[in-house]
Amino acid sequence: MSSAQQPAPPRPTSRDVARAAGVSQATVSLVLGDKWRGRVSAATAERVRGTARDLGYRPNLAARSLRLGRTRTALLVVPALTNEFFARVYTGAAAVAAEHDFGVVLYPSPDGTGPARDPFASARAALDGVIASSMAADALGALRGADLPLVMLDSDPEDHGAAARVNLDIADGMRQVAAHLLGLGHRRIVHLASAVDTWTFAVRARALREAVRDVPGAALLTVASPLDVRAGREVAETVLASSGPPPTAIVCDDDILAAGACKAVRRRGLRVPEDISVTGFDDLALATAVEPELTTVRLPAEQVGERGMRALLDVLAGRPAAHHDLAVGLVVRGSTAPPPAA
Amino acid sequence: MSSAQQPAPPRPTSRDVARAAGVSQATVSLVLGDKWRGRVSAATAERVRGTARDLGYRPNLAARSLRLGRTRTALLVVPALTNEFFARVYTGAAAVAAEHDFGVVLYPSPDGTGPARDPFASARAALDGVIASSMAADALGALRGADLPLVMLDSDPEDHGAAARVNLDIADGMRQVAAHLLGLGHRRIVHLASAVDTWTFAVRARALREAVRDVPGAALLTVASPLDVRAGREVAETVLASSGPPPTAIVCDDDILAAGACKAVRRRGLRVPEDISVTGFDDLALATAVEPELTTVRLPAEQVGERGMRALLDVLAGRPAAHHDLAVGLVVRGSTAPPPAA
DNA sequence: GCCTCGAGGTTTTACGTATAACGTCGGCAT
DNA sequence: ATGCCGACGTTATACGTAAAACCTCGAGGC
Repeated sequence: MSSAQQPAPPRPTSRDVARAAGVSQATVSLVLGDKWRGRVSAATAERVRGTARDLGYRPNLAARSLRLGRTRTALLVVPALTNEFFARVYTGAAAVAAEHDFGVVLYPSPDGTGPARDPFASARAALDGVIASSMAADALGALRGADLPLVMLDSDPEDHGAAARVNLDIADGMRQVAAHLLGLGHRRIVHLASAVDTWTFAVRARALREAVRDVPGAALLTVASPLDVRAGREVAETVLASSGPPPTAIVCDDDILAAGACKAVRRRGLRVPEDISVTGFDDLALATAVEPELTTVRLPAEQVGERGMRALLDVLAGRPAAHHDLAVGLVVRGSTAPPPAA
Repeated sequence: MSSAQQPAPPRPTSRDVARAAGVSQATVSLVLGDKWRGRVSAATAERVRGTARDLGYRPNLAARSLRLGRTRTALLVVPALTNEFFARVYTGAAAVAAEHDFGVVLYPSPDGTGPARDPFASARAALDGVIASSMAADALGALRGADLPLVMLDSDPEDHGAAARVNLDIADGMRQVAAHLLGLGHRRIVHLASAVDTWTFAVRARALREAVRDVPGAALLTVASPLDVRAGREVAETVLASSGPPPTAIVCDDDILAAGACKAVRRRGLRVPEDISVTGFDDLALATAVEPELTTVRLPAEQVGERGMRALLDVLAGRPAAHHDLAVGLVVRGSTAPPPAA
């Protein structure tokens, strides 16, 4: 009755292929593993390949992993996939992985900062290596302890212990933002920073602080906010509502906060960029969805994932893994302008 | 010299635990597999558990999979993770999976519609089941052929062949949009539809068409666009530039297109919502990031993932898998208003 | 006194693969 | 003729786990 009652056609094994091709299982393994040169005749090899194709043979990955002790699977640890930046990192990593018959499994941490508990406790842990984005120091400990090859993304270069590292020149990006705003004449600047305490955000803060310090008469106020639009807006509103002369520019740690900041500005009855300039960071799709479009720093997210995965593959293959530094670039759009003539 | 030269501490196996606890490997397996009732004394069981913990024993998943023929891994097929909706679906699915010691591996299709080739060709194929979102019919074929339990998300209920289905009441959502706009007095409506030809979008089109048809004097024009802000804006601009009386409302297939439509309206020197109302679909973060905030239909994306995974687990456990229908709700925000008094 | 039975284990096997170790059989130099 | 070698395979084994099948021993029934 129920058509779901399949007789369960058992997948063919290498032994089935061997039988069908009239050779031993070992020969099948050699041929399909491309290790047959000088051990099997070309004719036999071709015959084996043919029957394997005919039978629709697919190697059992569990068996292969058991035998080899390697799983061809990498763990990517990211704060949250709903953040487009990390979705793009994943996309890049997965693309490179696929080229090398590798899999990528994700560990998105619930709180958005790092794995709450041991990521391997979740026991999907059949891993060859780990790629981890910048995260809280304590969360890092668990990853280190697993003594798996570790590639860090966008994290402190001073922090050794990773087999490789792929970094974005975040400091340079923030310096470009600062130069842009200071060049336009802005002197009262607010830094709407991420409340998350990771290297990538610390670098933004430092670079901005130093750039502002170099300009006489320029002042910087830093406030922290969780990384969502509403929180960004609320924190920005608080700043704008406080006494004293309002800022003429709000530098945000990412585009999401910038979107919030723009809303805060308009709620005060002011305009972006005429009254207050706002800058973002990341260049997400959001940056060109809002109006005005955000002046922001473009981060090559996919490339981060690609390079990270390539570095991991290098490490796994015993090749020397280069540390990468990726350039970032300011994209000037409509959310910045000279400050209002005082 | 290189500290990377670890002596490779071999992970303890169940046999190591057995030796340390003074029992046989089988006993360890029974105890840790929680199948020891009446076969092993409580004292022994406790001792085994203790030594396993002490040694830091973790079962080798490859070996377990090989033995059991099951991998505790599901494939989630989604168009693109950079679309927040699917990132949220993943998040929900992964959360439920983790509760059951299951893993989720992703297959994001490059073109955004469906797997370009056989998703199993990429050979990560150690899968117990598949959860697939609405996609092009031809791409579906590959999934069916794999005779793995298949759970479909947001797809045609008439299309049998899935072991379970989790659907959103998309039609109802679109009816709510239509009722809202028609109730406000809109009569010239443009449907900015997705160019992707899948069930979920077909339903939107049909529901809107039928709702408009029921109102005398109401007219509907449908145009298709790729799912990104720029494309949405461009298509909307074309529509607005064409001759004839302009629409008073633009109904979009998702929030991304709606953001584009809003920009198109303003480029024509018109205002949202005073001159033209715009509605979205999905209720992404984007919907409250743009200004005005979008009137849209909230889709419980995480729930889709959760229910989908639960359904798959049910099927795998031989339990009857219920088909789910999730309600959606209109969220009225600032992008809709009565049409301008003609 | 013998049989049964259950509690509490142990021995053994199979899962499918990769590969080390081992034939076998001509041909060719010595 | 003998030894050796290369070409072409095969046989055997191990990876770590789950679980079926099998042992052993003491208590209890008759």
